[in-house]
Amino acid sequence: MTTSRAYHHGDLRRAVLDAAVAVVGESGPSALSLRDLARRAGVSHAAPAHHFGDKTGLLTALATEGYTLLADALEAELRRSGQLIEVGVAYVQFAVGHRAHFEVMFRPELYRVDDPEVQTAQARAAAGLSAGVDAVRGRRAGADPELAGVAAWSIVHGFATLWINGALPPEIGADPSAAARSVAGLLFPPP
Amino acid sequence: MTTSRAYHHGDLRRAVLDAAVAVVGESGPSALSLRDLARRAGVSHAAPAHHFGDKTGLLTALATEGYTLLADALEAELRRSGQLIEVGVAYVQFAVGHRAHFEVMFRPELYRVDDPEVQTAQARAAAGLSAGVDAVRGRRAGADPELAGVAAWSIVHGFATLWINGALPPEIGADPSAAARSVAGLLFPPP
DNA sequence: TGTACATCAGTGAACGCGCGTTCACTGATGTAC
DNA sequence: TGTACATCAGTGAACGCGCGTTCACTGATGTAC
Repeated sequence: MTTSRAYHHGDLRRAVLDAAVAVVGESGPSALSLRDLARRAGVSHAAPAHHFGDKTGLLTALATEGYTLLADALEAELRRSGQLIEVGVAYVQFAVGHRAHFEVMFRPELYRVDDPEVQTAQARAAAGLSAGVDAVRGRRAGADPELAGVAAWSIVHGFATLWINGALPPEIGADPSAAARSVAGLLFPPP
Repeated sequence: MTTSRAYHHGDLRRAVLDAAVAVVGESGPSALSLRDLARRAGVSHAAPAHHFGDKTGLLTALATEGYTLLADALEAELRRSGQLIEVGVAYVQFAVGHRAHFEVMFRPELYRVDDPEVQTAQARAAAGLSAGVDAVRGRRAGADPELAGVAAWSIVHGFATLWINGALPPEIGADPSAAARSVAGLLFPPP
């Protein structure tokens, strides 16, 4: 962290996004204000508009970044293990490790869902997930793969959401990845 | 709908809660404002404070009502069918039919989680859910019932959330109950 | 190597707005006698 | 049945605040020659 007050920030766009992640993580998206983010970035209150246009633009950028990070994580795990359960665990890890992104991503009223960049990133993440489901195809004879995909997505998404909200009972333990692996294992029992 | 402008509203508390449900359902909890709700209820802007104290009080009341309605629904289904899957379907039906309540309930930063009324209602709903899990105990030999409960909760919660956000693929169909029954059936296959 | 100029990033003052909350008040209702 | 009074619900004016957005500007950077 440099305190030199150069006229040009260097990477204000990044700094504002980081500040937004911090605020959303602490107090939820309702607490977001461009002026506050500018303050946190040590910059005049009108500066963020330069990079994002308006508040919705900032949230759209945050959602895009979130879907991109998620797609990266799912694709990496798919290459690594090729196991649906591990891809599901990666989904939960992403959600827990990037709760601010995750929260915004699934609140479409906050951003421009028709933004082409966000749609591209969304499609990549969806493809990663269904590739994981394809990897398990046939393991449950007769199960519609489409349905299996929705079930897999539902269980990891629900688990992640409940975990983040602190709604799960303490018996589940402190390690979200291990707990998610056990839970997902009930849906798709390992061979 | 009566247009008689009596000085006393009759049931302003109810009217404000209903207005809040409408606003949250349309635009999410960030869009809530006491003044707007007062306007919708046709009452002066300071009137709601009489019933809820402040904005957080209103949201706490909404969450309490939500957990109570959910507990009622789960208990009723448990009495009716005694089937875990059907209790899960009732959970999804509640979420889809009361999306405003559902959304607030699982956003604890919005209300007073330590409010005794909300905690009582929460406990009732949790009890309904785990009674449903008990009903299926033993069906998966060796499965920890605690873990099975979390898995059941995760899959219906995730499904409901994704459904509400319109994130699921169109192939899933238009009937959330039927789709939820199929999905939950993959986790706990019917006998 | 030096100079002119275009482009870009950030400033700071100003605007109008809706909000939550407070407060003394007034109208309506219900209850005790 | 009637009257006095306490309680309750809603009013409306006022406050101070933080917000998003606009706009003419200025300082910094990079590029062409």
